[in-house]
Amino acid sequence: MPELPEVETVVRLVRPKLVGRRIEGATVYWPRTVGDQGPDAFARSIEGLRAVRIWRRAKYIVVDLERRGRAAGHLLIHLRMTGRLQVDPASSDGGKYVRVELALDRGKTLRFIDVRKFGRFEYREDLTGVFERIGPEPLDGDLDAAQFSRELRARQRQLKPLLLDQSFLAGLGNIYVDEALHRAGLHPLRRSDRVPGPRARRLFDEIQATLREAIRREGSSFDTFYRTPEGQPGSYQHQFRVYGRQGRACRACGRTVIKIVVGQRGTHLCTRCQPAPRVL
DNA sequence: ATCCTATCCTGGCTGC
DNA sequence: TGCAGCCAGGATAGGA
Repeated sequence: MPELPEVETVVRLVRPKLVGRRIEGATVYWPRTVGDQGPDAFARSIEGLRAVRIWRRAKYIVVDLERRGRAAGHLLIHLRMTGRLQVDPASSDGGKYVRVELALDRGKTLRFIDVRKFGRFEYREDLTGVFERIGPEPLDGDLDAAQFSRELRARQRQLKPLLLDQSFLAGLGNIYVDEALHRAGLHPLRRSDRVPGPRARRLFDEIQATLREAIRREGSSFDTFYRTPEGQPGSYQHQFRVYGRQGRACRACGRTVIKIVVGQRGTHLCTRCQPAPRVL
């Protein structure tokens, strides 16, 4: 599922194809995708605008728009489970899951494709409040290992749900939380305030290492969903230590990887590398 | 403060 | 082969 590394990959690969393009028109095939504004207002809002920048915050993609050189709002995009964003020749076939399509100049089209329809592709005049409840970026120097350790101590929550909480730390999802916890030797049910400082700092380092490596490999593709905007799968799934490896040997110690449910989320771990806390 | 449940969706899987 | 039923999963809202 698209998490920080996948979203970052999409932004990087779409950027050269989208920046500088003018939006000639919009077609909405699934109204909910464009949010409360509705398809007609959405189309009127963005027609004639030019995409001048594309960037990522948490798992959101933002496209800055201008009209005649003046700021004119943003596209606010979230891929959720199965969303894809790609710039194609206008003549190509986007398939049956295209939810929003923007006609661009120079014979191109920007497509938002989303099998499960959870994704969003909205227009916002401004971004006030949008990232109000989003926590620090793990790779942007927003915080260091020592600060992260203090933040862990300030909460009394299980590590897995805490790391999934976007208001605590931005960008992690089910895959990279499981991977980072295994690399740090921490059980997903451990309480955040009971992790010793050095181990907490190591967790931060492992989160960063996991994300950086995954970006380098253009994300993870283990099912039919996530693909880069070029249509290629990422390759980080080959590096998974625990995610989806239940019943197979832990790469570090050989014990069988198990899958449990934590906060209604499938959770993969090795009970030797990640010993259970005394108090559950 | 923290946890739990429901909601939004559909392809793919299991079991009969 | 067909079909019903279940499941995953990011974010959010509402209730405990």
